[in-house]
Amino acid sequence: MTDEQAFLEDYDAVRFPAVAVTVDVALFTLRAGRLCVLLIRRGDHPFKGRWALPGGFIMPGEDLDQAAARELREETGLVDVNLEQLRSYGAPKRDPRMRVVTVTYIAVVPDADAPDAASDAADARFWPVEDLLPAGRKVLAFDHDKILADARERVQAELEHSLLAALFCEPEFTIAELRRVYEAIWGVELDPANFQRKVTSIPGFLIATDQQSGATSAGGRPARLFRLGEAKSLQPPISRPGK
Amino acid sequence: MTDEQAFLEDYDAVRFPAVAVTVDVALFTLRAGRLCVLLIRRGDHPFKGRWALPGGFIMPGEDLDQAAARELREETGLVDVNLEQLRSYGAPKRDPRMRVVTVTYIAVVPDADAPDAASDAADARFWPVEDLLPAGRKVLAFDHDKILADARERVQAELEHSLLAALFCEPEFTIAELRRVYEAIWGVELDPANFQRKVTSIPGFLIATDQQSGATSAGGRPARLFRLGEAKSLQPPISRPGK
DNA sequence: CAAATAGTGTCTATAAGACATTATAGT
DNA sequence: ACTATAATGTCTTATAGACACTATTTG
Repeated sequence: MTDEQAFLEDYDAVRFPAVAVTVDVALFTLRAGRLCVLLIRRGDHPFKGRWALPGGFIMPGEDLDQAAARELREETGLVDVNLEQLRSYGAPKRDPRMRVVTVTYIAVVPDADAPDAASDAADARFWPVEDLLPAGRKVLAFDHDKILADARERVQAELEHSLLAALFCEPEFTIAELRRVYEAIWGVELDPANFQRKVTSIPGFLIATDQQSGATSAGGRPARLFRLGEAKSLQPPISRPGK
Repeated sequence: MTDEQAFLEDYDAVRFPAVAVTVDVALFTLRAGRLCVLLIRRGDHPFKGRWALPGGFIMPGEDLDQAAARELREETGLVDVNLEQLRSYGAPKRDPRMRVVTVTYIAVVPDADAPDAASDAADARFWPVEDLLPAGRKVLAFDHDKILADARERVQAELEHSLLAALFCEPEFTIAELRRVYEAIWGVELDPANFQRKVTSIPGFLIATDQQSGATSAGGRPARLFRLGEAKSLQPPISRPGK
């Protein structure tokens, strides 16, 4: 018997604490100018009837990212959604049943993709994040209030230097649509003229198409449509006012 | 039997995949102008003899942050070290023995605190990060190369807008010492004059004491000593050149 | 004295914000 | 024509970087 074989036998006997690992996903979209997140109403105890982030156990043979993608697909039917790990939560009593460590993810889809995701039943829908985060009051199941608050903070921070904002838009979008993403998530008003000059000057961020946006009922000059460029980050960043 | 009691009984029977959860800590310090990280030489299989980040299983009743603090204390004797979660890694085969998900942390200490940490034996010491991250080559045990690379990237990014740099310094430090932290971790040279003006103008960052640094063998005017202020982040940030 | 480091002042190029102006649509 | 939105231009102010200059130490 080799050293390694001996070790592997020993190791089976090691008493490591029984822990379950789950992934939870905060899926965001922009709806009516408000940042919204997908929640599932729990049908079982604990927290029966309460709203919670979608998620579930990781399976043998799948990586954490794959588990998050699978859970999102199972709960919403969405595929090819950009997922990004937020952080992990593992307070001993965060699940009353047993020790559960959850690895959380952030996902973003355009509003148009979102309805399919949540249309199947009354127990899955998008909620305005603002309404779910009243200071100090617990609203969601488990520690999902904290996770949601952290997720929103991360999204707000990432707008400054990542391409995340564009994921809230259709593949082709106008600069005004992009600006409304920033305005909704940061809760500020941005000068349209300065915003336009800023984003168009960031190398690799936006690629102008020869298309124009359809006319809106409000009138006004049609806007050019842009696609996402090849940049991986915003250099220089779009700085958040008043922060 | 209530609904909830029934559920709890059912739940014991649920077959969730057997997973172990560990915490790993990347403890950084600055030594001879180089960013260094604490590694432990593994005495057992797998990866016997290879260097790895310190870490271990989480215990029942302790939160993830507490587990990281405990592991750091057990391996180095250090207490009251600022720990920050990096992210989690859970590829199915990252540990050949079984499914292990690790939650990783970043810690930072001044050089003066570091020797105690690693002085106990030949199998715990600080290594220059630069020497451990040759492009594409695997050096450390498990997936710790990837973890270390991600940790360094996070540290580099956090210098821009957090107070992290000051944690590499003693409680009272000179602006030149602070500047050398930035220079070492970013791998750049910064203009001393502009750096001085920049950091002293960030509100809440530095508090001037009435002390002066001791004289160095090289001569030169003694520098004022500063303490960390009450700010939680750098506003405006210290921007990284050429990035 | 020279050399080295700390700290201040100054100039310039660049970027950000306020806001005017032009362009093109709907009603 | 009037209003609404898109896009560009202009002006002012703030900031970053280069670098000269002064201050205070060691050898």
